[in-house]
Amino acid sequence: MEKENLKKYSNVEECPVRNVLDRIGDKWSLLILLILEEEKVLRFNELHNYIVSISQKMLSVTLKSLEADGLVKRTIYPQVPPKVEYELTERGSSLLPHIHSLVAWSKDNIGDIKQSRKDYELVSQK
Amino acid sequence: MEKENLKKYSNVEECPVRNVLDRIGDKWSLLILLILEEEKVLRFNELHNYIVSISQKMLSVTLKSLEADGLVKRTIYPQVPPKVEYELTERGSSLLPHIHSLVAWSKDNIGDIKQSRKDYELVSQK
DNA sequence: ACTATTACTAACTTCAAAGTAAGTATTTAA
DNA sequence: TTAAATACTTACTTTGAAGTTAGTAATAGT
Repeated sequence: MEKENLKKYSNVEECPVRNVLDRIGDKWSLLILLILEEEKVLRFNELHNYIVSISQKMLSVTLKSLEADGLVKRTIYPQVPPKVEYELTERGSSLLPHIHSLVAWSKDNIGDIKQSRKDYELVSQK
Repeated sequence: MEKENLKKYSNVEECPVRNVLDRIGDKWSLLILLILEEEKVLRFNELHNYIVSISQKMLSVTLKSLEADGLVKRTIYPQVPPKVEYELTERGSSLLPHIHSLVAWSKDNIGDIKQSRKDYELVSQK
């Protein structure tokens, strides 16, 4: 990578990584992807039962943006009361190994990182 | 992964991935890590020249939290005017392959994702 | 005496993500 | 006729990340 390439990353809107991180870096997307990977197909309220601390609004908003990005597929059944099912798309599934790689690194390093944070606090004596 | 494990992920503070994503998911950390990987050692103003759009405050804040997490090492030379050098730590370097894996996926898929977003906008006729 | 240099910090403002609370549509069942 | 169920939406408020602007310390050079 030369300076030219790095310069490109400075342009936030154009950056592919920024686009993807803005998605999975939000509060709920990653969790929803991991749950759907495990459970294959879930309805709105089933997802809500998995993530009790999310509001209906945030679940709805997050699912919509995952759907918009083609990471999650939404199937609606014309019934009353309504039935809507969510599952990963192929694109969503193809992203997950990369996430698991990050998950593994995080688990391996979170202990040391938390210790570093403590040490840093002491050194910068707040 | 069983339900028990997924439940754990619902607890945001405890989640190792959340801890790491909160760091690299911010606006500037990832970019700084990538630049330091390439350039090895840089001073404050040299980094600023790479990322012209960052403010001094955000560069300072971001470097501090990367340092606190032990991903970046800060070396200060007692000179006037001051000289401070930043470089990756081993921990920082060990994170980068996982980031590159995400970068690669993002580059491969950003085209399709942007198309999906357009299609989705049309279907949801705003 | 004044200016330049470097690596910041402090105080304040802005803005978008996230949260809260209430409401909606539709049909079946009691 | 009223309640229950599902999958939401709407309107409003809160919060925290990020941005803006100005200032600081210390010394060397003119």
